[in-house]
Amino acid sequence: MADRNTRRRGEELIKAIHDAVLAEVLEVGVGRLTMDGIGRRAATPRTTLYRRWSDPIEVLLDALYHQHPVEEPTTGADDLRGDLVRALRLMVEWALSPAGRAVAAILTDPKSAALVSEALFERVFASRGGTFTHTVLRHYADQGRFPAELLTPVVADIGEALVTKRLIDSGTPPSDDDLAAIVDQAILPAIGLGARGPKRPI
Amino acid sequence: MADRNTRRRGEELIKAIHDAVLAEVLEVGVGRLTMDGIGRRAATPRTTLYRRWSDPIEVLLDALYHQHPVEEPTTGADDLRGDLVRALRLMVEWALSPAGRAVAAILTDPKSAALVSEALFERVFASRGGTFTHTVLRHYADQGRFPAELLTPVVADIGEALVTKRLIDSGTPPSDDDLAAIVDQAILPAIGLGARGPKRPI
DNA sequence: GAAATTAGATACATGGCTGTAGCTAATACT
DNA sequence: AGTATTAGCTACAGCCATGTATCTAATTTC
Repeated sequence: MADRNTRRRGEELIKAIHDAVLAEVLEVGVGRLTMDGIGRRAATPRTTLYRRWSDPIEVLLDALYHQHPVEEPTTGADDLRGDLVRALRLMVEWALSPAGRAVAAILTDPKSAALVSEALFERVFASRGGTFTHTVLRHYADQGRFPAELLTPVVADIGEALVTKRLIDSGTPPSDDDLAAIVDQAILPAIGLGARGPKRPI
Repeated sequence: MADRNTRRRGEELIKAIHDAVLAEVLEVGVGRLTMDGIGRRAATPRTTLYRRWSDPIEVLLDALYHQHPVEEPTTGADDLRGDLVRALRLMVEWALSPAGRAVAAILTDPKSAALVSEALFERVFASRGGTFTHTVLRHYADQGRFPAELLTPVVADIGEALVTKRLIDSGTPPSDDDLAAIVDQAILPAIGLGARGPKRPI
């Protein structure tokens, strides 16, 4: 905390602290977050942290709240299957980012889960955990590419759910082929379109 | 630690400690587990814990390792749909149990996730996170009720994945109707059988 | 350039968990 | 009954995080 000739203030300092708390939570977990640890990593004394936040979890939630929003899935040139795969890939990228991992950690931590506000949940959690393929499916349903009544809440969740489970089970990020398998074998059948990809039964 | 006239030993004591660590992790989270806290809840001094385990996470993993296995899903009187719903209900029950919640907490905790042995993963994690509908689907595929080549790894995961996502998103346990919607709108279409239940599009 | 703001440094009492040690006493073993 | 185990109790030094207070100095604002 000594050998920096310039002194950070405002936005710049806060950004450094947000980065620090996200890095810290990846390393030690939510339950072992401390003001001390965050301060050490951000190279700022604890006193600076206490001026703005009252507790390590507040710092973490604030960091998540100020994350840049993820890219929105886009719909391309009438390519439902390709758009779905791309939407899932966006989701994977987010889930593997520090923010995505922090969200997973928070949701299973009793102390922090209780502190997640409605607003934060909307902005960071819900919108990312379940909106990727939905956007795409909505678009093609509106275009009449498949019966709109098949787009139920359950169906809108299939892709995200399978990607999540895959990440939990294996920890390794799914390849594009894996994502295509999810689209072909689970999503497309649910909206009444037969699968096109190859299948490897178990 | 005073007003117990009998003194626990061996199995009985260990059971009490296992119960204590599972209760503790539900309340404070993995990262805030302490030998002190576990001992307090089990009404035994820390020294007793140190005689067997070297740190709180060892206690937790040991507790999970000694959990009773969950009930296996059974296949009934040629009722694929009903068997699938029952399999998912078994999974919900397990996921909401102390052991199920502890598993979720462990998987997102950097320190403990690293300590999960292959054996424990097999016995407690993998077998529970992904085996419920698979058993049922395998049975009916063998009976020729649907094309066996449709039973891919992705398809075997659909039900469990959607239940997991639902538990993460809303925290509330799904009703039997919710489970039936998952079966009708996601699993059955994927194995080539049309849905039978009512649908509510979004 | 002077005043106001705010980061950085240091200190301190408090409290909790750690890991170990040594003792007492209940239970099991033979 | 006598012995071996092992739970329960107490104590202790060490470490780390907590909050708070106080001072300094860098940076912004006017």
